[in-house]
Amino acid sequence: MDSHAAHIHYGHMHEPQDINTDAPPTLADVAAAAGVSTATVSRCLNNPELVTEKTLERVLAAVDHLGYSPNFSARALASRRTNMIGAIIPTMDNAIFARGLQAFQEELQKNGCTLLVASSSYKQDLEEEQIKALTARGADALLLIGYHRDPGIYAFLEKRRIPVLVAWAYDPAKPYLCVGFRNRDAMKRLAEKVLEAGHRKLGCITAETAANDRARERVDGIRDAMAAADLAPDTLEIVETTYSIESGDQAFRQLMQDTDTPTAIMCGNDVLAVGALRAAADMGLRVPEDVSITGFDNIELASVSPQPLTTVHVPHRRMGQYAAQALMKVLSGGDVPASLELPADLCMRATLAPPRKP
Amino acid sequence: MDSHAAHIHYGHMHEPQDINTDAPPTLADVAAAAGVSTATVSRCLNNPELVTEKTLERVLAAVDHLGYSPNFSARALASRRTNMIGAIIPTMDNAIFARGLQAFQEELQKNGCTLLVASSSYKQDLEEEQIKALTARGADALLLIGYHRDPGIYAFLEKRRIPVLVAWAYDPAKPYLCVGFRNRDAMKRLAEKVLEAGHRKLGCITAETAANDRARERVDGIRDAMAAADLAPDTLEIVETTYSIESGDQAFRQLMQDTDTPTAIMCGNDVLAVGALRAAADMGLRVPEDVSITGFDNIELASVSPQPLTTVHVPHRRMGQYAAQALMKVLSGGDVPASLELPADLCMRATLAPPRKP
DNA sequence: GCCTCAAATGTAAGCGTTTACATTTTTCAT
DNA sequence: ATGAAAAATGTAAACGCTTACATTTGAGGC
Repeated sequence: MDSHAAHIHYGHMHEPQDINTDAPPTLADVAAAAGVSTATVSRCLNNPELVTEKTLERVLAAVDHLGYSPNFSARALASRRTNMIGAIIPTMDNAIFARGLQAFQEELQKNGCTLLVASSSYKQDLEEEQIKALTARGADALLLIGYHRDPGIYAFLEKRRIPVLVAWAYDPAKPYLCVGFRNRDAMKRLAEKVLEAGHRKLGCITAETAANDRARERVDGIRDAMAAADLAPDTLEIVETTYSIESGDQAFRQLMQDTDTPTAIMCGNDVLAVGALRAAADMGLRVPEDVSITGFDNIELASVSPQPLTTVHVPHRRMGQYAAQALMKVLSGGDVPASLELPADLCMRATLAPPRKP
Repeated sequence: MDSHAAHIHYGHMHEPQDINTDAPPTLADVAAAAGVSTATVSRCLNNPELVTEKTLERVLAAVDHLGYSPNFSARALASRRTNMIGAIIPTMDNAIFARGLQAFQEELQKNGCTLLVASSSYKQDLEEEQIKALTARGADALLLIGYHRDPGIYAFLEKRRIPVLVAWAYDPAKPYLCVGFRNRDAMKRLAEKVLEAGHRKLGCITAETAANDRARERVDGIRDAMAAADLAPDTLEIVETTYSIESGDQAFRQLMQDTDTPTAIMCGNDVLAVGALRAAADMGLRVPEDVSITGFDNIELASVSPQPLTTVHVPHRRMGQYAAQALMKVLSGGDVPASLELPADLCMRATLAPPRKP
């Protein structure tokens, strides 16, 4: 059975010196070794159905023997496709994006695509820069977080025909493919629970809202619930701060230093909430007896903090996974995938209770 | 002063139809617009010092006018350099790698390089696959975690002349560029503290050691300290498990179910330790009065868990940053950077105390 | 066997850069 | 002014692949 393998002659017999050269083998080397043209080798690799079983076998043997692996730059140049997908996230330091990105990457991998990563540090101008940088690098498509960005940048992407998917937000009114949930609605539902518990004076610790529509929407969700309960909007005391436990701690102290302090503090994310929890403990305030605190995201932190945090569960991994699937579908040119709304369910745990009677 | 700008004629006057074509402009377009050769344009972009101020200005104006941005695939093909650096980490789900990667990426960005990410899920064969995949993609250099891998893969990388940097470990005896700390020594120091506190029966919860030299080294560190204190090696009860809070929880219960249970449980990382902490609370065991628990990594989790965790601080961000700097230096062809040992200091907090007297 | 048509393969022109090398222009000592 | 050397620019050949188109091969109906 091996006999006809011996008929394959690898390399040119008249050019013995190019055996074992240190440059990696090229398509042409494989073609020569298999005794076919480069076009056929290319076909074997990319469209095997266009090729006889016999040649396929022979070519694959040569590929194997030579240890050939295609040069992606050349492939990209010729096919005008890089098979690289870019993701621009605020920061990987934030567990929610790290988790989502991990799922995104796993899914891309299954489809032979590679993940190109850049981060914007929650800065709008930096994000624009990164979008330009990754498209310049040839990213075939882009994963972006939230809707908020300059219309010019959307125009730029459209003109370049770069498919884009917005994640961590869902708004069917917007003309972009997206996967996520309704931040505003989710926070409104949580705020309703807070109001139902009897709280009338609320505080809010939020990430900076300037370039962050998710944060903004969550604050608006609280306002919606308050309005529905006929509470004056200015009853809501808001502190805007950066993303860290320490910031949450500081912000909590700031909210609690005045007279007539809020009886419930709603935080824009779990990290801030855990900071608030820490500050409360440090100030000798019991949660939820003396003050209620809520979070958002349901990261691991939320389940092991001193009191299990009442928060909103966000399906980070599913978002990352669907994002990859949708983008792959767009690139394959098939039918356009639909935007997907995922549920963001309340996690009622231990840090919300009725306010102390005065 | 503007007058001579008017002398620049953009585009060929005899080819009016190629204005506003949808394909992005190429080097040749810029060259034509500026009235120079493509070589000159290329020089303006890559080696401006080789070009007259006047032409530079003219070319840059054309670049600007046309909105030209170089095609990276073509550039990579011609220059045999992709300016992409690959990182293969176990998982971004793990905060320590997410943090390190974030710093790594920030530093790369400063140097005009892009980050290519893949994850191995702590599986050796998957890691090999990813190494091959990223090199095939043309990664100019690679960031790898820990030393443990098949010698064949090191040979492969050497043959391909792909610079590699090992992070999260430091072993001057190994022939690879690295940045990290001595896992074994750090854990040994922590174990010494545990023994000094009077513990004689230790337990250990570790991540799977098969393909994870960091985990293995940490366990060995405990053994070292025990040996130095003349304790029989089999006094150490070890449970090996996967990386998650829940696993830490389970493992703790397992260790504590026998008679003659350990008085101190040393965990291979903070996540497992937090799980142990949770299990202890659930079982009605007070920490550290009834049992001591230690972690490793000093992630945020460790400072906000019910009891502040005694652990080892690992400088994740500095590792990521130095890794990028070192790799950039290697690629620039200058002097070879040195491996860097970073300190891993003990964080003595609230979960370690002397054992209860029996 | 012959012809037609489809399947398989080959040929060669790109893809958009970089970079030796060749050529032209400038500088400057004479 | 002149010539040599240096600086600036141009020419054109890679880089390694894909793919439209041309050519060859083979199958099947007659």
